Amino acid sequence: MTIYDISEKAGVSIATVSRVLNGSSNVSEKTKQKVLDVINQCEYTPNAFARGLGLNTMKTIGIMCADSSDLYLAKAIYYIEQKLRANGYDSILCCTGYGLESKKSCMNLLITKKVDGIILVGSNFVYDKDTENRYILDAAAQVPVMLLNAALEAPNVYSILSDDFSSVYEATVQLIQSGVEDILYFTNSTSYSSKKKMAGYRSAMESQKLFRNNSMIQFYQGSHEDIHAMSEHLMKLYQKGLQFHGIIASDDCLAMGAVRFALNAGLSIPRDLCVIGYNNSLLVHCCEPEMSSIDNKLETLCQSLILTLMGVLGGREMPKQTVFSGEVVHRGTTLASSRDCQK
Amino acid sequence: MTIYDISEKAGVSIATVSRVLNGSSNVSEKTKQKVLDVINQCEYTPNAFARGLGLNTMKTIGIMCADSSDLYLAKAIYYIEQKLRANGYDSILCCTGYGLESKKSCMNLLITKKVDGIILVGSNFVYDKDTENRYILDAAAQVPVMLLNAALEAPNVYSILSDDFSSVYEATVQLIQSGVEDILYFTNSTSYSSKKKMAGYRSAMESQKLFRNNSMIQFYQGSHEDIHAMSEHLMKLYQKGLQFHGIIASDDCLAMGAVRFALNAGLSIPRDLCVIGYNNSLLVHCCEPEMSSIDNKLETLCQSLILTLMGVLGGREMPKQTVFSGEVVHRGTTLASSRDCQK
DNA sequence: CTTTGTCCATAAAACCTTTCATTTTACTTC
DNA sequence: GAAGTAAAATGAAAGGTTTTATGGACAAAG
Repeated sequence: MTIYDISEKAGVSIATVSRVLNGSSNVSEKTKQKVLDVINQCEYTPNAFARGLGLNTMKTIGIMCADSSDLYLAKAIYYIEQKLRANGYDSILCCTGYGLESKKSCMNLLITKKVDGIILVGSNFVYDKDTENRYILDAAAQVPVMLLNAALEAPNVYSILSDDFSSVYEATVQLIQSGVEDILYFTNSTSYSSKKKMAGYRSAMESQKLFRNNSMIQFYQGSHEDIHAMSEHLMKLYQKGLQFHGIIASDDCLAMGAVRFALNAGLSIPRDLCVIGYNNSLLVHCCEPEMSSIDNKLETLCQSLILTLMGVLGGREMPKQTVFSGEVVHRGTTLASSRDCQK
Repeated sequence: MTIYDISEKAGVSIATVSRVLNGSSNVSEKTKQKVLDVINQCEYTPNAFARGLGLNTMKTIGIMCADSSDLYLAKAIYYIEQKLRANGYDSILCCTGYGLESKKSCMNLLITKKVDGIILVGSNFVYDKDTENRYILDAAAQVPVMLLNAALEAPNVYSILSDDFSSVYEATVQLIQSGVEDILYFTNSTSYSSKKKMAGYRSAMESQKLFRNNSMIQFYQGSHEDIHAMSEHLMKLYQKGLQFHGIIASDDCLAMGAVRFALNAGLSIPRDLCVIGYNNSLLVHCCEPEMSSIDNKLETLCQSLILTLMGVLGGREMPKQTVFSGEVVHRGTTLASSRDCQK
């Protein structure tokens, strides 16, 4: 069943049918109805491939993320997919893993598939060296590239991110003000946003002359979900005699590792140890006491990202970088002043 | 840059170029090399839309799931996407939500986009009434439909699932054998697999003459992630005087609600209350003691699903239904006999 | 030297839609 | 009634690939 069949049955030309299906300008109401009737009756749907060929688009956006099963990334993907579809686009998902080569190949795949834009979900797509970001620029030469939680200045690349530096800075200062001075930063990543977070921590500590040495920044290198290993990492430090009464983690899961460490070490939270996570995810409700965490307004970010993308695709001028501020949400794992106490 | 340009530059016909790019049968080695050289040199990539039009496929699979941010579904999507791409397919993701209408419209969208197959991730796509499953049959008339964690007997529909009935039956029996007799079943869903799980629980309880009445099966109706509300649900029962010393939940998150309830009620786990979750997700490591849970071998299921789908697409005869058995993993929230103790 | 068969390259058709330039129709106005 | 204009409808080309039927070249065999 092609547009020819329809045009024949309706007694009009294919051009008319096409115009009924699309812009429908310059077609009389009578003809339009007749054509629509035939289309409904025959249950005709235009061939998407031919349509793509004619229009040079299939209204598809490529979504890349390292690991769609990650709690935070999964939520981002959910928001993005929903909002894309609400705008008439749908999305090809590519889970790239964390290696550069695999990212490149996914990128090429999406370009080859002729997507209208590419969204990089998560900060681990932007590297330090310009040469390693080459693949993003190459892609951006073809289609707009959107970065969520990362920033890169380049033509046709748009960055939407939360102000991780300030959020962590603020969280650190609040922790200090609550009386905790030896605060560890606990991370497992050197991604763009991780570095910003870390800088926020360090800056806050240094501003209060509390940053002693680099051992206060702890890198965990194991599996992303292995809470035991995270806990063990901290336990080793503790047993070596490193002093700390606060931990700011780059991620709720790591913070959960810290909570577990406290349990294993017999430390009471928040009396002996305060913990602040990041992302304000489901996990914050899963421990006792409940976890303080930084909320970076993921849905707002995604909303803004889609808005920007739609603007760009519509040919409008759009801001190259959009930054939102986050919020420190205090719960049971910190000694929050009463005014900050939130559920 | 089209296939014409390449053919001209290489001094061959377009058909030859096409054959080099695809089957490459009946092309002399010399010609092949020459064509490949030109292609590389010009950085030519075939136009995907034209290719789709010619071949009537773009090697794309539609993935539908209610909520890709759900811990379990997100993992499933991750596995599926990875394995699809390893097989040369990529995937369009649609998050449908839990309503029937939205599922239908996503389904139509995918069909219109001419995907080669559709994967329904999660058991909530199959309904009780045949009329409500109509949309699946309609889709299956066009492309193969794969069900993960659900079953439906219909032409061109393939079901891959774990034996939820037996897993829960076994878990229940084990709990009973450990000395816990008043066991609640806690669920938030009436999906296909939820019903199977519930039936497993009920059958086990009845076989031991321990099923007293329907209040032992508790439906939680709130948000999927609201652990507090889940806990509250149980608290109300407890305060009403309902007796229970074990809870089997249809989901780790609900089980987490049960753990929190125990905390709030001052009950000690596992002494006063035993809890078994489902999915063996990240959450099991997030509470103290760690949560016993049922592992339904998600990766195995996904692997098998892709294998089956690839078989079907390759025109081979494939089993309409594939069932794997799950495993009860005992941790701290149950009084496991020592032999069952696992990490 | 001719014939037969194999291997490979070629031209043309098929896939289906969009869109531009053009023609036809309908309507208004003098 | 003719001319001019705006709206509606049409025809044909373009978009780029795959594939089939056809034809040509070359090698081996008679």
